[in-house]
Amino acid sequence: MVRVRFAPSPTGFLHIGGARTCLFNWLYARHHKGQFILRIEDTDLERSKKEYLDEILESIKWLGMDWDEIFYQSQRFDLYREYAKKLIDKGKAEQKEGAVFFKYEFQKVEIDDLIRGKIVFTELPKSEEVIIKSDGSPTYNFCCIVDDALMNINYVIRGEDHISNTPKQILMYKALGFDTPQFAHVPLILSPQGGRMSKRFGATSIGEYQEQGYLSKAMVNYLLLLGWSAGKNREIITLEEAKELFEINDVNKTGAAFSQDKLNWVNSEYLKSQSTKDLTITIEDFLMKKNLLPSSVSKDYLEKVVELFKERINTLNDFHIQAHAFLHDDYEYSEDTKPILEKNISEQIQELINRLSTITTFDKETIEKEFRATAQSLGLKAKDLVHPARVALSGKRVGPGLFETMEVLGKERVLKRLERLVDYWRRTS
RNA sequence: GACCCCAUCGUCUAGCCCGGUUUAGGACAUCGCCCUUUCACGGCGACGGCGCCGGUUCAAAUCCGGCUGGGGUCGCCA
Repeated sequence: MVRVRFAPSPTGFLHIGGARTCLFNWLYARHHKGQFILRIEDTDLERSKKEYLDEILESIKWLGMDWDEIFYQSQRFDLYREYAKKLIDKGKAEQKEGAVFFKYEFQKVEIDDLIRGKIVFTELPKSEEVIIKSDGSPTYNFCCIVDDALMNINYVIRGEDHISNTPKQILMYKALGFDTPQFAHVPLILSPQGGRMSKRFGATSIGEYQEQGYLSKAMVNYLLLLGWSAGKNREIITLEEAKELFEINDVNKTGAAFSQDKLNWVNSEYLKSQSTKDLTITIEDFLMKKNLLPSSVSKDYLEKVVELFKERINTLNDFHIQAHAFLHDDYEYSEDTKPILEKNISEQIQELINRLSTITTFDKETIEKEFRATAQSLGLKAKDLVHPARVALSGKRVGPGLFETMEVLGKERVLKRLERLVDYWRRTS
């Protein structure tokens, strides 16, 4: 029975790298019908925070993963001390300066890594390692191996930053008479520039991506693409499908640079693949949670707006930004509309208002017909009327097709907004 | 500095294990064309890569070695 674990430390939020390690562990367990254990490494009482723990758990769930067991190292201190005592009794550790040190002799250590093959350490930098700190709390390397052994973890899948911890851990397993698990060190995720992930690189916590309006399925899909490939040139793949295909030895050895562009693309793919009805629910939830949805907006109306924008947004937040004028009446003319606003065609727009107000069926076909007829009678090209009209209706230079926009906005609002532009010209000229 | 890991388009990758089937495939980004009332979507196309040097071999992106480059670790943090 495969038993793997993900061992986050609640001293910070779940970030991209951790999420991906968690994902690979979960996938491996589920693929092999094994068990996935969560172990909270909260031995640093000072820095561990409940707030972080909650968000880590929340993020894991949000990404669609579940766990079979959960342990907290802070509740197991007696156990670690007991095993430290065993090492002392065996003469493999000693107490000094108030702490307990595991002592080991220089020897060759080999790791048979599932992803990298054989890794050989011919020397180690030290000959002792603190296992119980002078305040009585255990150190990471020690509880890690005691727990992995006691929890019957047989596959340790973790970031490659742990490779150099592995030899001393193996020495500890042996000293305690434990079997060593199989190791698989997954590559690190690099910053977009290829270097180390840093605080400077914006939103790195999973929660922040959720906040920005990335879909959990897209997030998982993108994370999957970093260091693993489903083959057959597949880019879009669900957790469920990945569960069938995932094998730990298919994971790459090379570090992968994070790409916001590709994440955006994956997210837009998921946005587009959702039915408008479902996407409307998603967007409604998103906006409500952020208190960005005016109560005047009905579900039916929102659905029509979503239909207009679903192909042109990358994130849910994009919807909020781009569709602003569809949800609120207090919009501004954006900076880039200046060139259009400079050409005062208030008389022509007034004529457009007059003619549109005669339409009884305010649907896009009828609107287009009347609109084009108006343009022609004014001796204007359609687009010379379209652009100012779009600015009038949405405050923006770009957006969905004008006639669809008008239909969704409705006659009353359209006329009011066109008049607003005419007023604007009267005031500024 | 010591130890360790890694090395295919700008980025993510397929191919590498089991050398010839590869004019090295796909995706993102970029650029161009088409569609078009704008943007986006979509369609078509372009650009662009096996880090370098040796070796093994009839044949190397694929095997071996070195170099270079990038990354990680050297905490009574995890």
